[in-house]
Amino acid sequence: MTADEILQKMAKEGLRITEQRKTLASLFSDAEGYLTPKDVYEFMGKRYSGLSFDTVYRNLRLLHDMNILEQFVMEDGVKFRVHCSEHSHHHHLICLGCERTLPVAFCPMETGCEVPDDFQVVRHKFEVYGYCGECRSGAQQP
Amino acid sequence: MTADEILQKMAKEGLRITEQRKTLASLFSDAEGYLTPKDVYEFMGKRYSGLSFDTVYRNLRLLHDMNILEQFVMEDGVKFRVHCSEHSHHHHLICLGCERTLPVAFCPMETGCEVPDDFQVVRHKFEVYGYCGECRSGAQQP
DNA sequence: CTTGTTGCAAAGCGTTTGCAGTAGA
DNA sequence: TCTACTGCAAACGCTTTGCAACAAG
Repeated sequence: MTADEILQKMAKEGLRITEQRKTLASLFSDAEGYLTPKDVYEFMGKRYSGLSFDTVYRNLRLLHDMNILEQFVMEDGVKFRVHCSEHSHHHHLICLGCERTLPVAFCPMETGCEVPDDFQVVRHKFEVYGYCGECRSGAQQP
Repeated sequence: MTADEILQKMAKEGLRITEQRKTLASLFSDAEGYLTPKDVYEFMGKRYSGLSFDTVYRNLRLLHDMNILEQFVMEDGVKFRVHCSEHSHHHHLICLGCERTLPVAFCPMETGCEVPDDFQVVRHKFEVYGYCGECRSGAQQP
């Protein structure tokens, strides 16, 4: 999802395209991993000296409500990223070094996971954590 | 894990067995699902009028550090439960109604999930959410 | 011009800390 | 007795709110 696509979607909803939102849109469309509100605040703060945290939160919530951003609750806090563009159901490999994600088509629910008859499955979560090739060759691995 | 086992483990570490900790131990050993700090505070508050939240947090952290309690970061907050007694690697079905968990032996990592050669897997998470038989027959389902 | 957006300040919530009194071993 | 534990109060970090000034359409 490009920055322009995000902005168009916002404009279509009657939202105003401010300078800040332009920066926010391109930040997320360029981001390869997850961003915390703090990440966003620090990045945006470089350009907007008077930036306040509440505006960051307001815009993050807005984009999340508009289904543009996905929100994850991780152990070290809340993180955001643009919704996966892939249409088919899939899961992710998540790099512990750079937090980039790689899609995996494999889904455990389609491959033999047996649940008791009386358990009604609503949703499931399958995530693999580790280090991507780039982080393994570099020195980022803890 | 029984309340006594928890208390013995604490005593062995040189910790003191207070009335509050006795209650806490039996609360967790009897609990079928996850408990939030607030749950614990409210339950314990019934017996100890002057109870304070910080003591609840201190004891939860203590039991977590001692590897007696497991801590989960869920979307609606942090929750605790006693560590699974099962020895073998397994995953869980989690009931959205009563939050009880059912173990499943199936593990996606042992059943054909293919990851790129250069991705080094460290850990994984597989959880199935839904409604257990009891909650389906009752009226607890939203 | 009209209404959405922003920054500020303040409050909210969940969690942690320092301290002095209390109670377990 | 001695030291760990507790409650109190206060502080903390993250997030949300009300309000008045501002800027996009």
